[in-house]
Amino acid sequence: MVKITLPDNSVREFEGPLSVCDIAADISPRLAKDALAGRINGKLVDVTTTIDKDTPIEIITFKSDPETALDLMRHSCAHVMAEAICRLYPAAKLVYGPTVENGFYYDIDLDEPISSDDFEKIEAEMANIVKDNQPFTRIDMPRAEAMKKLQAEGNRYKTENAQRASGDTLSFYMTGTNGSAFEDLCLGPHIPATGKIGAFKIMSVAGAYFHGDAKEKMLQRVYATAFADKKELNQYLTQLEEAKKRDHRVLGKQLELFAIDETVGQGLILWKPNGSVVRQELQDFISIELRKQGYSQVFTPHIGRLGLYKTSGHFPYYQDSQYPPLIDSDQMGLLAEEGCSCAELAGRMQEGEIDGYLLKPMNCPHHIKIFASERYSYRDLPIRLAEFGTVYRWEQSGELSGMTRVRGFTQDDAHLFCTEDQLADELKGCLELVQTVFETLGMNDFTVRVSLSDPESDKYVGDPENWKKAEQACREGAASLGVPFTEEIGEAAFYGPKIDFVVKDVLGREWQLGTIQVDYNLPERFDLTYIGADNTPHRPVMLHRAPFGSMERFVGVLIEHFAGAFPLWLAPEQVRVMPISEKMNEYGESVLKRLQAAGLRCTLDDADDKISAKIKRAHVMRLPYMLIVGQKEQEENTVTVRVRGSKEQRTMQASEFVTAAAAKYNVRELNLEI
RNA sequence: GCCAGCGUGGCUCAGUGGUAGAGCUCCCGCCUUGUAAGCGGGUGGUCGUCGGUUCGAAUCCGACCGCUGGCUCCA
Repeated sequence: MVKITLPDNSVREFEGPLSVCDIAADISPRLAKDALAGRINGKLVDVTTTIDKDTPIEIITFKSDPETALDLMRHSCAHVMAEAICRLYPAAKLVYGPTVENGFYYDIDLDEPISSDDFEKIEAEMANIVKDNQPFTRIDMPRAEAMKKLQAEGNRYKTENAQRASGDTLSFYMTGTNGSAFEDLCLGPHIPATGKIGAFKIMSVAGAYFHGDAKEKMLQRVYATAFADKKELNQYLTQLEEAKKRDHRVLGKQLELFAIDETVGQGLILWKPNGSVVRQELQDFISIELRKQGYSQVFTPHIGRLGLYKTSGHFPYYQDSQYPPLIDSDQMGLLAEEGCSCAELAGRMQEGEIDGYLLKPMNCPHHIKIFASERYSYRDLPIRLAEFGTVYRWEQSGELSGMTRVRGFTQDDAHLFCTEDQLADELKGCLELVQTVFETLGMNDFTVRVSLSDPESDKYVGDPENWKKAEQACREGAASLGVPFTEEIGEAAFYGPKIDFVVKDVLGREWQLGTIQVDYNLPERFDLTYIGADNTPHRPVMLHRAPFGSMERFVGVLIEHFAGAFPLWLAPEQVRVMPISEKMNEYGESVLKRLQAAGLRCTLDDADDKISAKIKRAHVMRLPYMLIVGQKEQEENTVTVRVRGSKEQRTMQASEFVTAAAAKYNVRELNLEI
């Protein structure tokens, strides 16, 4: 019998065995979970239990309430995995084993490396534990007693975990019965017994620092997942396989979009002709929007003198994430004669004794200097300077990933210089631009993050009052979007807070794309002014914004978003003309010429192949339109159109198709109906 | 950068110490084609690099380079 006292002091009794659903019939599933965990609304509730020793208190079947129960089952499975690993590797010290999206992991301190070859035997041991159907039992212990016990066991990680936990009581969960029992410090709750665990699979093992601190010891993190049954597990695994096929690195090769060559360098993207079409179309699209919003296009060099970055604050403080400075060859020769060491050189550059150039890690200083090159009145503001600016950053090798994390990338950057009064309107304009981008591309699945400074950290520069104003502007801007947003402490840029737009890739990893940043700092550092109505100099406020973020990352994410099947306006090749036989090549050529004249990107597949082979090839390349031309079409001056994603086709006048396709190209539509 | 795994023709991969393989691509020829790969032939690889062990290394060991998954980081 489980007796639960609810916050309103009413008492509910339940006969075991019962499930979340049983409880949820009376109260909510969430409440049921919390009740079983001994907590409701943060307050302890009275969970009285057990008619006899064999009836565990927490009886939940995962099938009743999929979301909550699956999570519970996975967490219980984490305990089972931990137990299995401890049996197989007695030296293993358990650290922490939470559930995550799609599964769970357990961090383990063990010198002997666990490899994927070991998964099978761990799974076999887990299967034994599941088969034994061992009950989970909660043991509540007064804090002092629990700490004593943990210290005696000598696992520093568990002791530290316990120290972090709040409350007078600490709970342990025991799997199995005394004698063969496995025990772990845990908040709970758990499923009643291991037998309720469905299908599970160990997915991978990776290194992870204790407490996420790079100075701490690296632990082994074993990732696994569990589902109600084998069928659901297999479904998930299949889904994962499918997702991998949409990976932009896979499609990048298949669709000939981009390449990375180690002799060129890690994290440096070579845009192939097909990828370049996508990029160019996106740039054109943004450029048109910028003209509408009153931006001015500028161009600036890829390097700048060290002094520029000393003023901005990037040198020497962000040296680790930049390529080392360039030095001119005359100076290099002199230094060589002097026998100057690298360490000396670095020091002398910092001191300003030796000049050098930095590959620009961002475009702001250059744009600031364009603003500073003229004397502006308040009447001239806002000034909006836009550039597709290529920047270089020295990302750690292990962080590089396809197009989404690279060392050289082009931001669709702009800097807006305005008065404080204009800030809210300018911010709104930037937000609208980002929304236009997402809407045009049908990307509805993004999250908004307001990135704030961390008062504890010293990496943020500038006046706290200005930070307050800037952060408030970001909050209000984000709120005006009408979509939920989160506030993240410590995610701000060193010069100001941001509104970031974040999307997930096919493997569930989050990437920041668009960003809008409010900056009171750099105008200060560069002593920027405009002349106010009172005929005295005033400090402008700066906005940094990039609706795509970077062309590389954005296109990488976009490839996955469309699974390579770009809408017509972005498709590298839009139409392919496919004659049935060699005899129709001439007619095909004439159709091709008309498509080309209409400005469409098209080719003729005049290979000596059957039409089915030509269709297969075009299909693999995700061609929006295939135009099949044979005897019949030639005679009637028509084309048979096969639209991507459909096996149906329709025959129409060639001129009709050309006009319709060209019109569609111009409006940047997502659908291919014609 | 850290932990683990991986690295074989342009691509996808097989090959566990004994003469480097397959399919696709590509080239040549045949077929002249009506809706997701027609047939035959051919080119192409000092098995990431360097070193070691061995009579003998794609295969075992080490270092380095690169990639993948995580961690850390991301102005």
